[in-house]
Amino acid sequence: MIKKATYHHSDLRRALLDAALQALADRKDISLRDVARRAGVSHTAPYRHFSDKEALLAAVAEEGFVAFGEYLRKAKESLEEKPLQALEATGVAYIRYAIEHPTHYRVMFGQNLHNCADYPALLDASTATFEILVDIIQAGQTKGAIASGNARQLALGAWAQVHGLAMLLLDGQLPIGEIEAIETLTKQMIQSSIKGLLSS
Amino acid sequence: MIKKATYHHSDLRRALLDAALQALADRKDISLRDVARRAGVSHTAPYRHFSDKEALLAAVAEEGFVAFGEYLRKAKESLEEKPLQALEATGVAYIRYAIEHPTHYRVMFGQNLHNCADYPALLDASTATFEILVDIIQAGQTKGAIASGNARQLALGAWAQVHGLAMLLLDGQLPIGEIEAIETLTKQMIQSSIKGLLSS
DNA sequence: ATTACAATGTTTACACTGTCAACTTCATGA
DNA sequence: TCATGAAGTTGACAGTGTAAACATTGTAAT
Repeated sequence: MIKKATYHHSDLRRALLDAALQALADRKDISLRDVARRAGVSHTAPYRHFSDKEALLAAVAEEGFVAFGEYLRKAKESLEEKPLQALEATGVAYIRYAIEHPTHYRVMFGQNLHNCADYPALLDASTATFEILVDIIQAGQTKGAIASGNARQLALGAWAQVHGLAMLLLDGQLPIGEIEAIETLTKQMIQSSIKGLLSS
Repeated sequence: MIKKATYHHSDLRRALLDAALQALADRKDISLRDVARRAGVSHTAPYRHFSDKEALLAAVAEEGFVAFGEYLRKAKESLEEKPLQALEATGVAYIRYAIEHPTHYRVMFGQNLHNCADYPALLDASTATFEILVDIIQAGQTKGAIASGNARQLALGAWAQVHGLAMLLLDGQLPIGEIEAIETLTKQMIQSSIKGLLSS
């Protein structure tokens, strides 16, 4: 990717998304003008690609959700036949993603936008991710390993728990020490949660 | 409290806190100048009471935590001898507070500040609230109703779950329908969670 | 090849924001 | 009574989001 010194940027949209993520990682509060500056472009250029500052943020969040979904799907790969193990693996991957990509995670779940009715693509990406969890629960129910009941609702409980843990970790409300300690903590939490879901 | 038309406001600090909460309820993004306007005061008057915009937000959050703590303590009152019921009652109250005071809840747990190392009073109020939950878990362990283990860690799991649910509810990621439906959902979630904590 | 057009980027402008410095008003205790 | 400090105001400055008018360029039809 050679930097073209032409009037027209080769792929400004991409560059803006990257710059935005970078900026968000640096400060908490992002400035559209700063993003433009980082991309080496005038301060209103972003408006050719995003209708709003919020729209830019939403696009970043959407990308995050897509990557997140792939990350989770990969975690449960080859565990299709073992729903409980899949559940644990997915939970651990969830926390790991949040810690490895804190900036993305915060944009995805922060309250910056989330009038996400305005961003259907974002909403789709987000619900698609949730479906991954629902599928696991349903598989577990089919196999008789997980108690019957509204799968979506059970998934919600599991989701809420890892989401809550991730938030507390990222907000530094917990000592975010060594990654190993966090993962064992995560596993224990999920084990306990799974115990609550068992059918027996 | 009669509105004095004098130069000096009778209790501007109080008025600013109220105005800030009001403003936060209206828009998502708060403006210090708007808060001052609402309080009927010049745009720099707040600086006599708060060093920063963030400091004002922190003060609002702190008040929220204090009220939150009282709310939770009241919920488990008279259930000291029944830890499991106390746990459920506290969880339900947790969600109820979040729904009844969404603005406060968002300021408390939003990522607006949370460099809360700068606000020890806020940190104290927040950890004190967490201790309520830890106490319940410990009581349950003493009575043999809850599995042994690091009480703080078990409390964390429970906290994460209700916190996650509250966030998802407030962000509208779930259909926040009738309050009753939410409470039964909450109860089921907590029941499942409790089942995971049982000692048997 | 020319040229019109749409897409992309720039300049300028405006209202608004957080915060600092200098000023004014007022309540209070010596 | 009056000096002093606390509480509120005025004015200023740099930085922000965004709209409008303008400039540049790739592209597709002629």
